[in-house]
Amino acid sequence: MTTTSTDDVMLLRDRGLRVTGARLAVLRALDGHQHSTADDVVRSVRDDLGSVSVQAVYDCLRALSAAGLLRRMEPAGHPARYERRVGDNHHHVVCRACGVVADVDCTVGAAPCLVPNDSHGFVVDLAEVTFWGLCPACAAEPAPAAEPSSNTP
Amino acid sequence: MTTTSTDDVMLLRDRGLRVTGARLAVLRALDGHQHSTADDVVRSVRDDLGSVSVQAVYDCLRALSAAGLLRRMEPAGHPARYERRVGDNHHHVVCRACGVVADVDCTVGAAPCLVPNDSHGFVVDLAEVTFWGLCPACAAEPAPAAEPSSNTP
DNA sequence: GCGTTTTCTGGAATGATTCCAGTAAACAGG
DNA sequence: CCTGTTTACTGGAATCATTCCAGAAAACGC
Repeated sequence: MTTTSTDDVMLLRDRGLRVTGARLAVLRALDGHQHSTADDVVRSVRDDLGSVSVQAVYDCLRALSAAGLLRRMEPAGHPARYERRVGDNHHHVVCRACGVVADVDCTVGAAPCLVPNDSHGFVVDLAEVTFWGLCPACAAEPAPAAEPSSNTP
Repeated sequence: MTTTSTDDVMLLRDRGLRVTGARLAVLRALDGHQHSTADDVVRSVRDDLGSVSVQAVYDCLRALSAAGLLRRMEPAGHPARYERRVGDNHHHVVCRACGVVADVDCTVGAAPCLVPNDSHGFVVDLAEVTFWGLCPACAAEPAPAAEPSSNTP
């Protein structure tokens, strides 16, 4: 089992959340792997604690996201992904081919698009920017079947 | 049945797509209702043609989106929505409470965030901006019915 | 410790979307 | 106009991420 960060315990207490093994393990899992899916987290936590129910993980992810300790992002057509980097204005690049996600710091200063011109009377509280494209690996390979042909055309 | 636009027929031909009743009806359905879900479209097309299979509609939506005649957007936690407004750089506001979607023209000129600072070697081809908040109706009402009024610690 | 409250377990359910095999319709060519 | 090939549509079943449910187990306040 991985080292338990005392900070995480305090972080949970601060938000009025109970400190449970599952929650600490979920936080630990996301320390290691950025942008993990719920399924990834389930596997990590099982490696860590031995066993957890899928629902416990979903519960944790929901509670931690609601408390602002995690950020949840859901690229169209892909399962949701979770990350510990919260509270800053950063965005994401998603690979159309393999679904991999990476962080992107905002181009235009702090929160450029947060005040849209015409928001139709909506009370806007968040601007979410997602870039779509191909990750370096997928951009290099012609076929997605992962065939390392060592030719440079 | 609604008026068949000759333009739609030409639009389909231009992209090398077969002209079918279902496809025309889907295009017509989206003329009337912006940001419709697949389910909305099924209902519209059934009102229009009498009957369609759900899969026919999904097929049409996919073919038309792939051909660039429709744009598909998928707000996290909500079913996908389709619109005919394509080819321009416009974004969306989504209501957290009722899921309603509205168009937003880009604040910063044409395509502000399309060239992120550090894209980790990704070949980016699209920047998608989604604003989250409350629509005028939901912002006015305190609690619709049984909604998560969440925080009272 | 003890009781109350919240969380975890396991199983079943949901909702959007896709897969599949067969039938029907669309277009090209004669 | 008729025919063949290609592509789309039908209906039903399947999939996948996520949620709902009821009971058992753990967490925290006293």
